[in-house]
Amino acid sequence: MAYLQHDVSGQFGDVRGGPRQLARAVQRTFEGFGSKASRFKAHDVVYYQGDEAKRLYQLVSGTIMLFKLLPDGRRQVVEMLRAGDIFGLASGEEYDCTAETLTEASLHEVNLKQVEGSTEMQRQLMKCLTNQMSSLHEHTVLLGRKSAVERVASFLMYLVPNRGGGVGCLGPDPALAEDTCDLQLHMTRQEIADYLGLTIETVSRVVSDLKRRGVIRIDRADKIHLNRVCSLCQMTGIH
Amino acid sequence: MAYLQHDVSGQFGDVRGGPRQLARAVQRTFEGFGSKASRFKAHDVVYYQGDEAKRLYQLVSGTIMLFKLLPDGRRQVVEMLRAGDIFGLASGEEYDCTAETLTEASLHEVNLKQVEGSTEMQRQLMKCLTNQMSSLHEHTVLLGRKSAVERVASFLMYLVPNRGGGVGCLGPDPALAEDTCDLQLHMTRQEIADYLGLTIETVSRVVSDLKRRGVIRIDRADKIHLNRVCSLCQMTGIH
DNA sequence: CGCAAGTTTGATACCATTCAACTCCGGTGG
DNA sequence: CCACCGGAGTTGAATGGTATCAAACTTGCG
Repeated sequence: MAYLQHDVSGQFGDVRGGPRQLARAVQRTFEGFGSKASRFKAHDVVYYQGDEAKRLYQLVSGTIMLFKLLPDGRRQVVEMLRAGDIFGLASGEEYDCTAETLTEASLHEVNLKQVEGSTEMQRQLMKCLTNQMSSLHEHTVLLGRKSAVERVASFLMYLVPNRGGGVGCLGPDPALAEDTCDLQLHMTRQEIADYLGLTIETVSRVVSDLKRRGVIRIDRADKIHLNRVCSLCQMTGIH
Repeated sequence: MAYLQHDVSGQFGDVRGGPRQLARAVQRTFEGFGSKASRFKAHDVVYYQGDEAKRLYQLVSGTIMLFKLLPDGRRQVVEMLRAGDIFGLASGEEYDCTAETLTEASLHEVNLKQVEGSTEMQRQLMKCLTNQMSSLHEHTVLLGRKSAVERVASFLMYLVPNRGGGVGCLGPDPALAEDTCDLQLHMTRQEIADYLGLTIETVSRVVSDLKRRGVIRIDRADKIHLNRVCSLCQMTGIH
């Protein structure tokens, strides 16, 4: 792992809000407070499930996934993180998930001790955790109760800026809202499948079906154009 | 809702550790700090999904479930809470889940303002949230990747004191560990199904099958005796 | 006793998985 | 330049696990 001193504060501007249920400003929680900046390439592991949990991280830019493995190799991606999100909290001595980058990513990292000493950090950290908890709840519903089509539709809507596929959906009013959107997934079909609790084939089939129905257009495997955002939103199970 | 002044501090003794991955002491986080005690009957709603989120709660004794509903009636129980757990945090203005008691329950409740003013409270709150987050991760794996049998087995193990069906499992050594256990579920088959992402019939079938195989004995629908804890543990998918 | 709610069991249907073959694409080297 | 290769993705056919629908059973209680 390379720890580069690198000024990343300006990159918060990249975030265009959104994928959480409610748009929220990205918190610079860990900036200052003696945090250390670090940078990772795509597909790097920040830490492994089982590693000693001694650091806390905040994602500054890029995307990271947290996943867990079962002994027989089954994998479940439990969280998809983006700018502002916190990770690395552990209830025991060890991390309960592996953290792996999907894209280039820059982080702020702090010692657990530092957090315990700072009221301000704790205050902001709580806000981040609350948001992530809410996302986890939403994802729990997806995994427990949604069909394959609903899962993929929810996933795509989750990537639409200022939508979140959920409560804040603007509804089918083409006059007010842009009804098309370009998405860059940064994920393989396998990663999507492991996130949605499906197999790679099922994800592929659903995506092909959405294409056949004219809801989306596939430019490259990981570049998808949404022709009709509202139609897609109707398929999430939330309406 | 009835807010009774009631001293419940002694009831922490009821908790025999356990259902989290790692045994942990129950935190009296909200005791003092100007918190108000309240008490609920079984099957009471503490708040509804969509209610204005103005209070934070800590469960002192009893069991509470948090669930979300899809518009067509599908329900997913997203968290099962027990003594020490915190609930009521919301990323927006409204609660994202409904909180309903499974048993009689006593709570401590505080205003959000009070929490923001207390460093000590925030510190302890973070510890609680970390534990709950870890449980959510575990449950995500269950919903995304486990079979019906594995889900039910995991659920039952989750109720075994000092086990948690997980990392802390003592392994198949009948000499060291008690290999039987009596469980009181406090949940209907429907609630279990909605927690495990299954149907009521599937839960019933799996339970009947475990009985047929001699792994469990059913005393009443919600009173289950585990004949062979280790065998059950082997069925969770964790081994 | 007889109802009502919860649970169990059976028959069948269907959705997602599994296994296998094929396509597509980018990179490499003859 | 193009043949070849490997990895990722797509598609097809068959299977199987869980859902669905329906009926019978159990339990508690007025």
